Amino acid sequence: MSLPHAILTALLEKPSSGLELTRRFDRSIGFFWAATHQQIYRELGKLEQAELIRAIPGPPAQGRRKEYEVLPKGREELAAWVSRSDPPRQLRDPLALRLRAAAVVGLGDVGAEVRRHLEVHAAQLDDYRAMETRQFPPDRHESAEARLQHLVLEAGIEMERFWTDWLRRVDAAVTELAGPSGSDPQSGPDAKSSLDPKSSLDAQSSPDPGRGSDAEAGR
Amino acid sequence: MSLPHAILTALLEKPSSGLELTRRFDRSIGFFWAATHQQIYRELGKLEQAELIRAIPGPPAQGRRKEYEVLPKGREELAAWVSRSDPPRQLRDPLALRLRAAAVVGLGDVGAEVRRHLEVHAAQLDDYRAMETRQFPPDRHESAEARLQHLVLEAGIEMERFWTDWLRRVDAAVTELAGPSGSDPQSGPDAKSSLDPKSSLDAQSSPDPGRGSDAEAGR
DNA sequence: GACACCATGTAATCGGTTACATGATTCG
DNA sequence: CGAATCATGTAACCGATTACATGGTGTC
Repeated sequence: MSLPHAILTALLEKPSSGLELTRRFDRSIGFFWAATHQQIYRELGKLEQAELIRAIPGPPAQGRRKEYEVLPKGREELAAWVSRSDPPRQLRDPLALRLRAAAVVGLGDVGAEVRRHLEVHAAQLDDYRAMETRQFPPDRHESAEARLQHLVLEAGIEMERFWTDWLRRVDAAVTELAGPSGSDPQSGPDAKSSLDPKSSLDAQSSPDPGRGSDAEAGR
Repeated sequence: MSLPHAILTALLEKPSSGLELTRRFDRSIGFFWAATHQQIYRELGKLEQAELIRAIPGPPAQGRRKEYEVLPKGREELAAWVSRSDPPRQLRDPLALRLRAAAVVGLGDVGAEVRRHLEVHAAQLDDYRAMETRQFPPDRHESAEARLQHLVLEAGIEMERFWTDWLRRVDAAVTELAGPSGSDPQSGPDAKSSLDPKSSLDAQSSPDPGRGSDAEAGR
């Protein structure tokens, strides 16, 4: 249930049409909750029906774009949502899966994929940093609003820094592994040397099923 | 299309029944791609139909659990997938949205939610660290397989470290903001002092629409 | 034989993604 | 006037989540 609230926030910051919203999502809010124009239009419709927002009756822009603004009820809903609670979303990262798969069936071409991701994340990091210097000049003390927005941007920056650092290390590792030993870019799918099923990452807990061991994951 | 390949990886590491797989997902692979038992059974069915895996004909466990193992075709599919490419998944984080919303409608109770997340991430971090010391003892040089698995675990550790660090800073900030000034736990939804729409995070690009400015996001 | 729980599933729903449709405006 | 682009949508699909169903096992 995050998308409608993202839209409410965006509309409170500045009343907009559907397309404007889409653009603004691409540029800032969407960094933490992406949305396509189809989703946005659909959600705008629902929000309007629920009377949380309304189309500004503006006379001239007829047959053209519709501007929406947030109604008091919408602001209340958003304020209530701010105090609500969601369990933290769990991470989903296919690249990590690829690496684990690569540990079993051979490296194949993961290196290329790793470098692709590295480029994307590095570019995003630059982007965020540019935003930061533009919008949050140093040593001038910030308003409450700016402070919060800055913290969110910092999350983006540190996240991307984490990714780029990690991906560089992964790149180094796969290059080294692919290079000297097998050099298997299209590894034949047969038995590998160092394959010891006992050392597999989660095999060690299975000997004693039913104990408290499994519950650790949920603690 | 990640779930089936996660399952193939898990089954190659060790043939298992549906329930065992579910447990192992909770404990290790699922850290990067969570799945419930319903998803897993459904996917096992599909994989079996596609003849990428098969139920081990094992005679004794009749009427009880079914153990699956990967067929050569499944291994090939996984090896091919390793070399495939997905664009990096985009981040989705409701908490970041909440903070941006809080910047507009008041802090409400975000503090509590921030601390809840902090606890969860701190616990996860401890878990990962424990896994690391257990499974990857230092200074013994690792096999290729272990090296890759270790890198994946490191990603988890650094990710959680990032979250805990950031959440602690956020907690400090919202405590400070909520404390001295308004102390508004249930902020009345009316005009705030430092609310300048011009300084809003993405409003600065709208004066000149259609320029190259929007394209920056995609570079 | 009642009860807890182990193990495997089915069905309904929901949010996100992709592909396609339609009218209106701008530009050559 | 025709083509490109802007702006707003509709429809189909797909993976993930939630709730419910069923039968078998082990235990008192």
